[in-house]
Formats: sequence, structure tokens, C-alpha cells
Amino acid sequence: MIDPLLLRTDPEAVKRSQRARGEDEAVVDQALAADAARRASLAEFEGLRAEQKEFGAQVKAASKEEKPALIARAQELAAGVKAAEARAKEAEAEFERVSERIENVVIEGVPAGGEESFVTLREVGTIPGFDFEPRDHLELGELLGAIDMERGAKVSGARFYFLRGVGARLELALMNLALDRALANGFIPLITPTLVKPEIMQGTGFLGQHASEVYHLPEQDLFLTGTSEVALAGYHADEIIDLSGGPIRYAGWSTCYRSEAGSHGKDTRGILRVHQFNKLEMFVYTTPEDAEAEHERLVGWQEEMLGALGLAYRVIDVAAGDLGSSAARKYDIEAWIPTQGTYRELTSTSNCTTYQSRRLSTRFRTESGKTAPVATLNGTLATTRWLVAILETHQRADGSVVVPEALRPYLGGLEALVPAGA
RNA sequence: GGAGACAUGCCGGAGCGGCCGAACGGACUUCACUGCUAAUGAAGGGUCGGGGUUAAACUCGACCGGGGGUUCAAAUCCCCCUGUCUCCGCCA
Repeated sequence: MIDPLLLRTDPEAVKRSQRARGEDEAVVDQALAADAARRASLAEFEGLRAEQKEFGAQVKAASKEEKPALIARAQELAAGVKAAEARAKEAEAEFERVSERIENVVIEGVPAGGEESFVTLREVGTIPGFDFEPRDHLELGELLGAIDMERGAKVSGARFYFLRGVGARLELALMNLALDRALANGFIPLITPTLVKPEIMQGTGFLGQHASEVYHLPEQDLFLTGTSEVALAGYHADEIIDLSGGPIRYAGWSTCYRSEAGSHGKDTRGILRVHQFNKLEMFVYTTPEDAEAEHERLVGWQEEMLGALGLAYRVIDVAAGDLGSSAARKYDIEAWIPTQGTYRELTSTSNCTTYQSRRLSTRFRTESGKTAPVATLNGTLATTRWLVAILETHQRADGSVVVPEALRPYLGGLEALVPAGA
């Protein structure tokens, strides 16, 4: 939710942001008007209410003879107060409806424009070359007995799969490597609920444009989360948290569910785009002043992970029009996928500034002792999708795959994944 | 699934329909004092929002799990929801 003070004091800044995103800037003026209406009706209600309270005291103090007349007058006042309160509530709701449509104000420097307007910040690592025809991750996965799409489809349908044998072990190894690195950086591990209430889903902004990609259980009115970010953001909802010791960092592990509605026919092969996968997500609560620095730290940790796994990647500054409504800036790291001859997204890290926390009411105490909305940031530290890049990058001509050194301790020292027949 | 009890501020715990933003403890902060971060004494605090101020001060309203209702007036009465605890059943 947008900062109402910023909206009032610098509506032009909000409009610039909406323009950069390619969103409607008229809502800014609408919100401004709704805010004024809301404050006016609130003042009216509060004035009447004060009058009523004062009059109530008179009623109490009055003698028996005076009372009936006073009560008659008090009844009129009560009716007026009730009506004014209803108007104030409606004006409040209207302001929320309108202001909700304003997305987070993008940070200075974020490239304007749509999806293709991203800026590449850096390319790191050597793009692997092969003196043989490289196999794609599914072919490798099948050779290794690691990925079984057919049985996934048999049991659950398209875009479901089984990870089996070294495939299952590889994912667990990846998650454990990520978790150990997170621990070393002061993250608190958290295994989160994956079914959440509507208000949490709403509060984290996932019922906006992405509502159609979310699984919903109507019977219980619960939503399956597409990332543990949802539960992690909701974790401190309605709380005043203590940031005096620095940022609070959580590493949330969960299975993630995405309906992938609207992506029919896209990435249908293998486990690149699936309905269910696992992810270790970083989630940070920090002060607004520290948010941009923390954002850089998050990308840094992500890059260390990709580096440790020997993957070639690029870091992109995602364009304003491609940001989620809560994000003020987002960096994606895309790894080179040899058989696709292109970079594909492995991580994403967003700085949501105070936008998310405002809606969820997560605050901290400033040095002056006042409360203020915290900044929240999130970022991927490992997901099932990484297996695609790992398998393809480190494959050898015989279909075996070299295990990156960083992963070996988590696989009992295994140095290579070898096809059963080899 | 059935039956019952409870839900108050950082914690514990009172609370008659108006004098309750809420007693009393504890914790906490500040000050004083004892030559030590211990003891003692005193004082002070909540959250959200409106108005106001350069910022304060100040001021008004809302908030006693959440939402409705009754009433001139609700923490206090009624209804619904949610959560917690206890017992029975069920499953392990």
C-alpha cells in the first residue's frame, strides 16, 4: 500500500512511477480526491461524536424531570453520529479501493518500460562449450533415472514430475547447501505453511494481477502459496518488531504451487516450468534506509550460490513495467541453459520497501521511539529449477554429470552422476 | 465429530451499562539516593487515525480477540465468527 503522506506531498513522484510502469496515472488524482473526502468525513464524524459524548454526560447528571427531554435530543444526536460514521467508513473503504490500485513507487534508476526493457548489470562465468551435442536436462534426467515426467503426468497431470534417485538427492543437496550458506549469513530457518488465509494472500499482493495463477481451495477458502514469501511476509503481520540489532533475516523453505494459467504451451518440456517445486527463499525485514543496501547483499548471496555451482549467469535490473505491484526494484539472475542457448531465470530478488509492510502492518521502532513501517525484501536462494542448469552445464559426452564441488559434501562425496548403463 | 470454559495493555491479573484507555502486581524507561549495572524512593509510559506545529507542545476520535446488534451511553448486555484450553470420541 502506498504511503499516504507521499501521495499527498509529492503526487508527481507517484505519477512518474506509474508512468514508468506503464500503469494508469489517473488513479493518483483519484486517490488524492478520495483521501481528501475521507479526511473530511472523518472530521465530521469525530466532531459529532465528541458532541454526543459530552451530551451523554449531561444526560447522566440530569434530574429525573429533565431526563426525558434530554434523551429525546440525545437520540437525534445518536442518529446523526451513526449516519456520519457510516459515511466515514464508506469514504475510508473508497480510499482503500482506489489507493490499492497504485503500485509501489519504483526506485530511481529502475529502467522504464516493459519486460524487454531490462538492463543487464553484469555477465559472470564462462558459457560452457561442448565438443559433443549437449543433451537437455530431461534427457539427462531420464538417463540418470533422476527425473520422471511420464509418471508425474500419470499421477497428477501435465507439469508434474517425480524426482527420483540421484535427482531427489541432488535437490536435497542443493537445498542443504543453500540453507548452510543462509545460516552462515545469519538467517533463521523457517519451514512455512503453504496454505494461507485470504487476507494474508491479499496482504502480500498475490491476489492482484496474479490471482489467476494461484491455486485456491474453495471448500476451506485457503490459498496454496506459490512461494514461502507469502507466509514469511505474514509472519510478523500486525507486529512491532525489534530492528535495533540489525535486519531480521529468514530463510523459508517450502513447496511452491503455481497453476501456470496463461502459459500453456510454454516450456512444456522437463521441469523448467512446473506446478509444484521446492524453494529456499530469503526474506528480510529491515529499516527503509537500509533496504537498498540489503538488496545488494541479497543479490550478492545469490551470486555466490550460482558461482559455487559453476553456473554462467547474468544479473538483470528488471524494467518497471515487469515488476510486481509490491516491488520497487527487482533483480533477476538468469543462468545460461546450454540447450536453449539463452539465459533463464533462476532467482529473483525484490525490494518491496515499505509497500508490503504497510498493508500487513509490520512496524519497527525508530530511534526516536516512534513506530514506522519496515522495509521487506525477498530473494530466491535455491529452487528445483536450478537442477536444469546444473545438469546441462556439467554434463559430459557419456551422459554423466559432474557434481559441482560445493554439492559433493551433501551427496556423500559423490563426484559424478552416472547413467545406470554406463 | 460431541460437550464445556476462556479471550483485557510488554507479561500476570481486576473490572458495577456512564466516574474505564482501563485498578493492582511485575517488567521497562527516566530521575534521586547508597562510593559499584544490587537494594530503596519518586515519576513516566499503549496502538491507530484526524486537526495542529518547521519539529514538538497541544487537541479530538477510535481501539479491551474479530464482526454485527441493543442503548442517549457498551470492556461490561445479545448474536455470529475466529482462536486457545479441558473432557469424550475418532485416528495413530
